[in-house]
Order: sequence, then C-alpha cells, then structure tokens
Amino acid sequence: MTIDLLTPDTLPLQLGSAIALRELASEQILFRQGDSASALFIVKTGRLKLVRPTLERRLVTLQVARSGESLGESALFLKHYPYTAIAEVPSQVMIYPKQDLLAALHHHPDLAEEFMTLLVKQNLALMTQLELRDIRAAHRRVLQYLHYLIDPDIPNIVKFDRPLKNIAIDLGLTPATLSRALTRLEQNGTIIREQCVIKLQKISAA
Amino acid sequence: MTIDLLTPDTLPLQLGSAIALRELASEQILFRQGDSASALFIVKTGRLKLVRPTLERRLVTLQVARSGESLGESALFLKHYPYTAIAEVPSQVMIYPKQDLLAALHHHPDLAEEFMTLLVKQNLALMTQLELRDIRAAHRRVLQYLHYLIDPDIPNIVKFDRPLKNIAIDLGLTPATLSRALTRLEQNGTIIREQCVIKLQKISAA
DNA sequence: CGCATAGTTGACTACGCTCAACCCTGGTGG
DNA sequence: CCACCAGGGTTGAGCGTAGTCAACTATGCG
Repeated sequence: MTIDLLTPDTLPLQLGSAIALRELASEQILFRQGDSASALFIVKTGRLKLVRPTLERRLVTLQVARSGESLGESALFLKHYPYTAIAEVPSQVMIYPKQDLLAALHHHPDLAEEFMTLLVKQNLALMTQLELRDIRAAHRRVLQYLHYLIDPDIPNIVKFDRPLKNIAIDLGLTPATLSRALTRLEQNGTIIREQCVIKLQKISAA
Repeated sequence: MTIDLLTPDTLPLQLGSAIALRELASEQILFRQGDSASALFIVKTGRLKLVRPTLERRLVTLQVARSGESLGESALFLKHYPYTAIAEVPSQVMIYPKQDLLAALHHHPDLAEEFMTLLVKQNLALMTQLELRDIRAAHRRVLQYLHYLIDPDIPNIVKFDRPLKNIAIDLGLTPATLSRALTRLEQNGTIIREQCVIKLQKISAA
C-alpha cells in the first residue's frame, strides 16, 4: 500500500533475479498474438501498442504502454498472448519471466494485491474505450476522448504525442474523418488547435 | 489449480463468514455507478448486466453475469463502483463483503491467483467486445458475434436467451438494424433462423 | 378481449468510409 | 542552397449503410 512495487526499479527486488532488456526498432513486433506467453514487460523508453487484427484486416488498438508502464499481464495466466505488441517508436523493454513473477505473486500478498489493482485499472480503461465507441458522431467521440486526456494539472490543454493517424485508429475512425471532426470542433468554437496542441473551451456542447 | 474456489459453494469456506443473499426484481438496480464499493456479488439465479450510461443517454453493456458468475470485482480495489448493475430478470445474488474477501485474498495465494485469472478473462472479454465494435457492417458484426457464442459441444447452433433488443444494444446496434442484419444473413444463406434459435451454415463469407 | 411490448419492415436522412488530389513538412542528396 | 522525395495531414466528391421515425404485426398477460 505504501510504495509502488510494480516498477522497473522495485520489481527486480521482489523477483530476486536478473532482468533482461530488449531493444526494439520502430514498428518492430515484441510478440505476436498466439505466441507462447513467456514474460511480462515494462517499457523503459519509447512506446508500445497492443493490437488485435480484425477480420477486415484492420488493427484494433487495445492499449498503449508508455515509459514505466507494463504490458503482457495476461500472459501470466494464459498459455498464449491474446494480442500482438508493436513498438510505435524505437523502444526499450524490461523482461520479467513469467515463472519468476508468478512465484513472487504467490509469496508476496502485497505485490499480488497491487497486481490485481493494476488489472482492474486496465479493465476500466477498456470499458472507457468501449464507451467511446458507443458515441456515434465522430466529433462528439473525439471531444469525449479529449476530455479523457486532459491532465488535471494543466487544465483544458491536450497535447498529442503520437501521429493523428494512430489516434484515429484508436478511436475507430479513419484519419480523414478525425481531421474533419477536429476542424468541425474548431469551427464550433469548442476547441482551439495549434498543431498537436488542443485547447478546450468552456462550452462543450455540440 | 485443482478446484474452483470462486463459486458460491466454495467461496464461503475461504471467507469463514456468513454470506447474505439479495433478491432483485426485473430491472431492479443492485448498485449504481458511483456508489460506495462495498461488496462483490455472485449470481445465484437470474441474470444481471453491468452498464454505463453514455453522454447520449444510452447504456453501454460492459458485461452480462449469469448464474454462477461474479460481478463487481473492481469494487475490491476501488472506492466506488465504476458501473451500474441491473437485473435483466428476477434474480438472486450472494453478497461477499469487500473486507472479508480482501483478507481472504491476502491469506490464500491460490485464491488470489484464481482471482487474477478471472480478472484477465474479463479483460479478454472486453477486448473481444472492442474488436466486435470495429466491424462496421452490421451483418458481419452480428455474424462474428454468433461465432463467439457457439458452444463447442453443440456446433453451429446458437440460442438467444435474452431479447433481441438487449442483444442489439450489446452490439452497439439498434433493434431495427439487428433485425435487418439477421434477415440479410438468412437471405445470404449464412444462417437459418427459427425464432431465437440460429443455425450457422458452413459458408461464412459475406 | 384489450393492452403492452417485442419484433419487423418501409422511407428518409445523415454521416462515416473510400478514393483521390493536394498541401506542407522534414530529410536527403546533388 | 535548392530540388527532390516520402509521409502525414487536409480537403473534395460520391456512395453505402446505419440511424430515426413511423406504421404494422405478433405475442404474451391481465
């Protein structure tokens, strides 16, 4: 409950084993859906995304893991990865072998509890994504997405740290539609754009 | 790993405390989003759904819990329920107080591991739902949904146990569109309908 | 027998997708 | 220093299709 055990710094202490590092180039695949699930990863630098290919040969983005965040938790309780992990930019990930982690979870109730909290958080994130998809109108969906992104410390400002192309896909839109949605919001006076910096105005009605 | 600890029968043994029961009428609310999170529930009879109201005054269905299944796991690690639980039909739920369960998870690593597996499974279910939403064409989405529902024991047969109206909402469609999608699939020869029983044919192309 | 609800079907509208052209930026090489 | 190129982003025209609203049918229940 006190400090965060699930970080690159503190987790090795729990495991008591050497941790490997892996470098990934942009667009490189860390593991594929269906691969034998062997490890959990924590992003040291860069950015990864978890995706699943759909029937229509498109990719659904399930999660984006940034520096300090973990990915592949499901692996600990499944035989195969249920999704594919791809580096969006050149990245480094720390590798935590499945068996070691499982043993650690077994012996450290606090770590287990923290891990459960993490899983629940991920659940919530997925629910939020699902909720987003239920908003039909593209500009409304985008607006809601912006609201999720605002940092309480820097109110009403959102800065995109990844290409609009990717964000569009995350939102279940095409780049063209996202672009139109943003211009529409700007003409509404709902937002003000300056490159990848978005400023939300008070009035958030459509 | 041997037997399932997270069932109405075995869980009380882990908790060592009396378990309360609650009866719900159809459409009755078990707890609301934002309520103080006090317990986890397991459905004894009936059927509940977890929903979140969206901006457009619609309800996104996040999960459907049938007899023997649990709901409200997130509550153990959050102060407030992140969704609303509604009975779709008259139901009975067993109540497992949060504190008792947390203590049990702390002292029984096997129970904790099983719980984590459960959380991961729910994660996967949400991912699957998200993937469904990425299929634009209504009839294709429905077809994929049907594929998810087939029971390996009874191949190519799906029986709806809830009104089409609800299923439509789960799929992010209107009842009208779902109806059209089903008739289209039938005219395609992809499925054969008889009331709420659907038979899938071999050829599953659109 | 009537009422309420679920399901189906029709006509119309709206909007997101597709495909394409175009602009703009950054990087490379002559 | 400029010419070229590649990629992301924007904008336009047209199409398909899901939503909406409504009417109608069918079913179950009082």
